[in-house]
Amino acid sequence: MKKNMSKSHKKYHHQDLRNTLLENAEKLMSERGIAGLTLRELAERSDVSRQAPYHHFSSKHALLCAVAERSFDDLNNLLDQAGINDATSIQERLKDYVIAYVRYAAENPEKYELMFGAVTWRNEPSAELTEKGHATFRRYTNIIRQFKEHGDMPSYFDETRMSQITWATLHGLCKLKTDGVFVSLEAVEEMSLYAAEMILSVLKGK
Amino acid sequence: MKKNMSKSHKKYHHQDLRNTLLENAEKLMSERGIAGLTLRELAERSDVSRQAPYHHFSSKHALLCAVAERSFDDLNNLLDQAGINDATSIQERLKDYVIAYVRYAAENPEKYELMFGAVTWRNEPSAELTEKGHATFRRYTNIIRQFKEHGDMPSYFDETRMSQITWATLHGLCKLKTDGVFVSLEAVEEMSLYAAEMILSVLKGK
DNA sequence: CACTTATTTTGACAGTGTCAAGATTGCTTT
DNA sequence: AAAGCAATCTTGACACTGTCAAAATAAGTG
Repeated sequence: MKKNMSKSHKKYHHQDLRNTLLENAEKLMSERGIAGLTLRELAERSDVSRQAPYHHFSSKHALLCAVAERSFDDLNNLLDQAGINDATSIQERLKDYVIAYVRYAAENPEKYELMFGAVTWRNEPSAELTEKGHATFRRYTNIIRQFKEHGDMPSYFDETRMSQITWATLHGLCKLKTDGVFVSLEAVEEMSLYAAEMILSVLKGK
Repeated sequence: MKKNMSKSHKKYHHQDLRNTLLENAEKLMSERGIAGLTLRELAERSDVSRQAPYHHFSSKHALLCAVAERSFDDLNNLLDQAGINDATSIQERLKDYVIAYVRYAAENPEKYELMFGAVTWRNEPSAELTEKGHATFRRYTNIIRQFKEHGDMPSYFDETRMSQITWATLHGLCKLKTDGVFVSLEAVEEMSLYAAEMILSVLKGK
């Protein structure tokens, strides 16, 4: 009887430590940055011993991958919402994707870092993670493809390459913002609009 | 008289530890990755005690910044060489910049990470570092400006924004490669060419 | 020579991820 | 309800990290 267990909880340990850990990890990350996320402090915050997290995640890396997967789900849902209005034009849908994408990254720099950063992708990323990453990109490719199908794209443009490059533009903007090279949020948002215009301009052909 | 000092060196300690440390740091980084670079191992490799590096760099972060500055010098020299042939067209000069830039990043992922990554830019980057980073970007802006001066760019395009966005494309490609999202080097090189074409296409206007 | 300064070393400390082994709790089968 | 079992959590320990403090050494200067 060490802690004050006034409530009736503490059945085993508030049931799902896993989710608690993930949520606290996100909070800790946004406070201290991704490098400042410590397993020990995470455990402490979750009112659990140092080693408890290891029963749910085989390593710190696995924990980070799990956070990334969660973030992918968030972003993908967000992107689906952004493009849900089928009445709007393809052009608008592209813009919506761009805006939602860049904004998510700008508002959640640490999460974005995990989603498309070296920490996860260079250390045997899990199959689920890579799949969800590809799913995010696939949503973009689908939009680009629609341009081609509607004849709004020069035929000599390779659809895949075109998607990769223009998406790289978004990713580049996000990275410059999240890594602290660009600091002004307003400027980045403006750039993202500008980028959307550029992409549309390219798709129209010369 | 511990080590075999066959040579006449060992006057103080091979004179400039600073450069030795920087060189060994680059080697270590390319072997173990930027996270695997350890001050202690670096010191050991340089035949020096644990604490010796601190007389030349106030912290590990300062060391990393110094490595980044060095890399900027390398890249900037490289870019100058790429565009040195004034006989070629502006279009060719842009292509050369793109190719040289992406190739440098792809071949030196850890260095590029330090040059335009969170580690350096989010922890009070030194004035020299930010200056050299801007210098790299300035070389790009200068090329874009020439397009405008030659009337090869729609007047309603903002020169700065245009530079930022198209350069973000390059940066995005580099990051996707160095972070391990894209794996094939050939594909990335092909994309960089494609990106150059896209940029030229945009600059021509519709 | 002595003296000052620059450079390198050794000792120590708090903090990290994680292995190994033990303790606790809840569920299931009898 | 009792016993057994598997899931879950804890404590102890280890090697490793960056870096502070203080001592030792070498170089340069008068």
